Amino acid sequence: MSESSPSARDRIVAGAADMISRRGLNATSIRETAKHARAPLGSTYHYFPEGKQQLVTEAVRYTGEWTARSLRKELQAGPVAGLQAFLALWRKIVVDSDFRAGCPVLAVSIEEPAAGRTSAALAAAADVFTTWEGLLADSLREHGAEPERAANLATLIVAAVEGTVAMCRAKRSTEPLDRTAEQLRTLILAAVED
Amino acid sequence: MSESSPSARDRIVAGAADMISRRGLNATSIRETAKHARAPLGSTYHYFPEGKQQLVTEAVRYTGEWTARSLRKELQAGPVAGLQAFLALWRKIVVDSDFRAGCPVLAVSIEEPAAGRTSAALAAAADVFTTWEGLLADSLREHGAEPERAANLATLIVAAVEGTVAMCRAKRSTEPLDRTAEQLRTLILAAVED
DNA sequence: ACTTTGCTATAACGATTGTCATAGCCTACG
DNA sequence: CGTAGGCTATGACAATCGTTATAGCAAAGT
Repeated sequence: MSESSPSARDRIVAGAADMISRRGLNATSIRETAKHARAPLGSTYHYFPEGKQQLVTEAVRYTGEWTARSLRKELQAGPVAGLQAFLALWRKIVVDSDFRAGCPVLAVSIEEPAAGRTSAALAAAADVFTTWEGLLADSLREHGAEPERAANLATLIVAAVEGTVAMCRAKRSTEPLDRTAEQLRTLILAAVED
Repeated sequence: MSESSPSARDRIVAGAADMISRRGLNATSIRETAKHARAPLGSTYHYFPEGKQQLVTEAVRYTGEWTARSLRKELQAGPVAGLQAFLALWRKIVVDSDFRAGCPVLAVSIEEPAAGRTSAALAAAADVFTTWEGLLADSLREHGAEPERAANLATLIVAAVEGTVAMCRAKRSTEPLDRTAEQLRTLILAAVED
């Protein structure tokens, strides 16, 4: 099983993102992320000297960039195509995991930082959301949507997709995804042909 | 018969819901919920002999019913008024907690049950979402929306609100809530006057 | 050949977790 | 009065957490 493997560091980050998306932030331990990536525990603190906070922050950014890349590519075919790809991406994660995985960015967003300290991971999550919104809003504007409406709709899309993925997990069904997909599609169509 | 103040049992449930909405499911410990409710740890296992699973399930149902009550009442003034109340309810939680609290139902939905066991708490979360969707869909239909469109829109509203609350926490801003509010409002108006 | 550098291995620390057991209080009912 | 039962108090259990320390390895630079 030793293919041209990505570096151990990258395996740890990707594995952490996956585990956070399933069990949440606090239930994801450094020990298990290391084991999951077949890396020793000692290495984890070698690669991430600031500890869990740093690892989580990088996992959030990793997911954000991975998703943004797909979004950017598919949006070239227009905002509706971008939405479909965005939805398909999360649907695949939900279905392939048998309704056990979701979005790690959302998971990090809803767990309060331990002490009064501000969390770097939370700030990274905010950045990811803003990036996704920006990509969608730009595409909507390029296709004729009014600027303010484009921004509002982009926020709605990101929020709705995040919420829908969580609902699919609770219900163990993709029906919520189908329903919001239909609504969001007609919304985009109405916004670009004003 | 201390009926004047809520019973210790109810205090524990309400406190657990609050703590879950801030720190997430796994970071909420039985010991701290007991302390937060000024109840002894021993009592918690007296009231909830099935342990954490039972307490969490009741906390989810408690939040679900509390919210459904408010939703049912405000929907009597129409679906737009119901939406505004729904949004205002969550906005208050987010703002009053200085962006540290959110929805405990969402928090439970995104943390995988420990082992392969199915989680009663997750099933309760699914029920809560379905209840909220049903209330909204009924109101939309009563005001002239097409049945299928009403169901789809109700799902979108619940998902969007849940996602938006999480985004507000990450960004430490209520702007996402304002944006989705505007979009959802016009969506409802379009659906009831077909 | 010697040292530096990047990574691994192993063990330990204090703290906290869910859960359970046991003994005690305190009120209410017979 | 006495006794039963709902609730409290206390402490223990095995496990796991994040983190740190220390010693070791292999290759690369000099």
